[in-house]
Amino acid sequence: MHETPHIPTLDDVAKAAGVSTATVSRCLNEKQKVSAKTLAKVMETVESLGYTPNFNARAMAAKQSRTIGAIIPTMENAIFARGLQAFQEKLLEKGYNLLVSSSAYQPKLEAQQIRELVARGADGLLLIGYERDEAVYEYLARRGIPTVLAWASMPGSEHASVGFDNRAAMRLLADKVIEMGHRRIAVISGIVDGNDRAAERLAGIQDSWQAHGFHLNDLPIIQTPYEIENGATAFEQLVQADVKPTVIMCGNDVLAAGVISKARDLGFNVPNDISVTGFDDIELAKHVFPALTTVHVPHRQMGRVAAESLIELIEHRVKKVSHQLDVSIEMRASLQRI
Amino acid sequence: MHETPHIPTLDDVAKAAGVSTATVSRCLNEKQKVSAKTLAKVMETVESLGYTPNFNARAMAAKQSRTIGAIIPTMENAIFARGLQAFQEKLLEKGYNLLVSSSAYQPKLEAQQIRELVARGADGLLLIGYERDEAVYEYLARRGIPTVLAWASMPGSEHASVGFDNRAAMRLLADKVIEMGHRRIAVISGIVDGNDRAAERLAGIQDSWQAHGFHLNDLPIIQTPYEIENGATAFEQLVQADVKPTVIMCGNDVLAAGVISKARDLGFNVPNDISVTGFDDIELAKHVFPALTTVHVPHRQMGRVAAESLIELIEHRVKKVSHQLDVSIEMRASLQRI
DNA sequence: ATTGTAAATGTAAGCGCTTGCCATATCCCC
DNA sequence: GGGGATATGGCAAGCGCTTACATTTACAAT
Repeated sequence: MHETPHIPTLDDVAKAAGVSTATVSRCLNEKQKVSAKTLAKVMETVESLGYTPNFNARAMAAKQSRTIGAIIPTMENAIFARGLQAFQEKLLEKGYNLLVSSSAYQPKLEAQQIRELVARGADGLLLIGYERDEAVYEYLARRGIPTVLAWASMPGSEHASVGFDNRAAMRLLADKVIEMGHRRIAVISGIVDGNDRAAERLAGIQDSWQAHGFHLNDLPIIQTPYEIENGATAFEQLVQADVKPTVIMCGNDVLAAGVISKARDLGFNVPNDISVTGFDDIELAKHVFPALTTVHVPHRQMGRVAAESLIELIEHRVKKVSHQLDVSIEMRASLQRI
Repeated sequence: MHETPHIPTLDDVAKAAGVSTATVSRCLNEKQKVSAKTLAKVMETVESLGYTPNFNARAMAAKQSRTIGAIIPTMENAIFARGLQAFQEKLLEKGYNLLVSSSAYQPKLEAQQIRELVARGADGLLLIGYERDEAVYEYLARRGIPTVLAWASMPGSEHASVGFDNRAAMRLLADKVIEMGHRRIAVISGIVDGNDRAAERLAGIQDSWQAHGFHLNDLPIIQTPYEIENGATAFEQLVQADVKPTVIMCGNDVLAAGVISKARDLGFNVPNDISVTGFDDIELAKHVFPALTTVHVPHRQMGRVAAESLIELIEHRVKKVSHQLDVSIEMRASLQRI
């Protein structure tokens, strides 16, 4: 498209300003070490030459990139959007940049992307959940890459984390459901294999179910990837059972939205004929009809705290941090007393 | 957290394998230039040392990063998710990596992120829409960075683009709406300032409106950022007017979802009392109730074609590419004949 | 054997920046 | 005005890799 038309470098700026490259570098990075006069002169030439520092060269020489990497399971739905947004805002505020990849819920891909981000010189990493191959953690430890795990919490774990107790939260919701008279619960869970959050949420329902004296065999469960369409499909299957459930508890709001949509198509009145619950409290939750009873997760807070913790780890080499945030049950119209 | 425990470099591998760094580099990048025996030996040491190439060093020495950058206005909703996903898939297939930033619909931020990505050594860029400061295009041209603009199309423009005609598409939908008997249309548009897609969509409605002999003064318009909540709020305002609209045409599906939700809260029956239309055909569109009449955009195709075009630009230094994709009107229950 | 050619490998010069260390300027006080 | 403390600025050595060019090796043909 173009014959690369010389791109200005530090050297060019130095020559043009009549100083050494060291001085230009200082003007860019440690202004206080430079006299006001020199600074002004240098900045002016930087401006006039349209100079932009080469990031790779900088990262290489400084052995730090002020970049942190995040790998989330998916960008296709809003689950992680708000939290990540807050994470990024806090990062920018502290002078860091964010690099995001999505692993499509595939551990192999995630491992690969971790290496990729590390190879790119990420100073730290944000990962979702804790369930991954031990080799990955070893790799991270060997390279000395500070890492924070979010969206889950592992009391007693050796890893830094910022999250909440998925299991306890879902159990709380299930308790509520049973309290409201429901005795025929069906579950649409995310795929639990390789996804600790999904697994824990499911376990939370099971905890409650058993604690109330019911048998696990009487708790129908469908596992399916977190997509709105899958919620719809799973619902269709569940209501074909001999014993119709009175409530569908979903692994997250996206599945629940699919359920509500399909239920209406099939002529069910939610919540009169059947109740539905979700998890996450994404924005959509209060805009579906009927509004979704769900577990409210403090996404923005989680993002902010994760950013602060990670920076702490990077800059002060703190041993470890662990924050468990509180969640709450958001009662809305989709869940009704039976 | 750790005393950085020596990270293996190319040199380490070379020494351990008893060859030169050049040979190791060749084993990693141009296998065919190396004898099978050497290759095997080197790869083995790479493996045993757990060596990962340093990306920054590589990009610097090779003057190319096999990375391409994309800046989208927002990650908070699903508008760009599917297209970007397809874009990335095609990129990976061709051996490129993707770096994504979001500009929050702020031109200043976008300009900054463009510089950031270029500084990081991006070989090419994907940008959304065409409306941006001329200085940005000049910068890109000066650095010789191949760039593809997507989600919009500019016949006759000098820039490479892959998109569709927002204006014509929306006009088509508006024609349909008017054909169905609607004479009192209200519009909830995205913020048109700095957003050519939003501006063109709005213009499309206005085109149709005037072509049918109506006066622009009789077309109420609210501009608001693309958020579900904002659609709800805007709707509330619009129905307070003396002359109630019979249809609300929204700048995208997210706004429309907010409208549908709020309409129900206020006791309106959609579409009997009032019709609603969207734009984009995101997954949600067919899962709200009633299902949304909208403009179907071939997001995945757009992503794929954009990736191919960009790579073409980068590798073959083709002069320019421009693809205009077809969109279609997706008629669903939210729009009713009056 | 000798030579020619191509394939395989090595040598070393950067890529654009940061930073430890050293050399000046600058300034203040006596 | 001299001595020393301190603020500035320069020098040059890398950071880990690629690659043009030089050198060596392998092998076939003479």
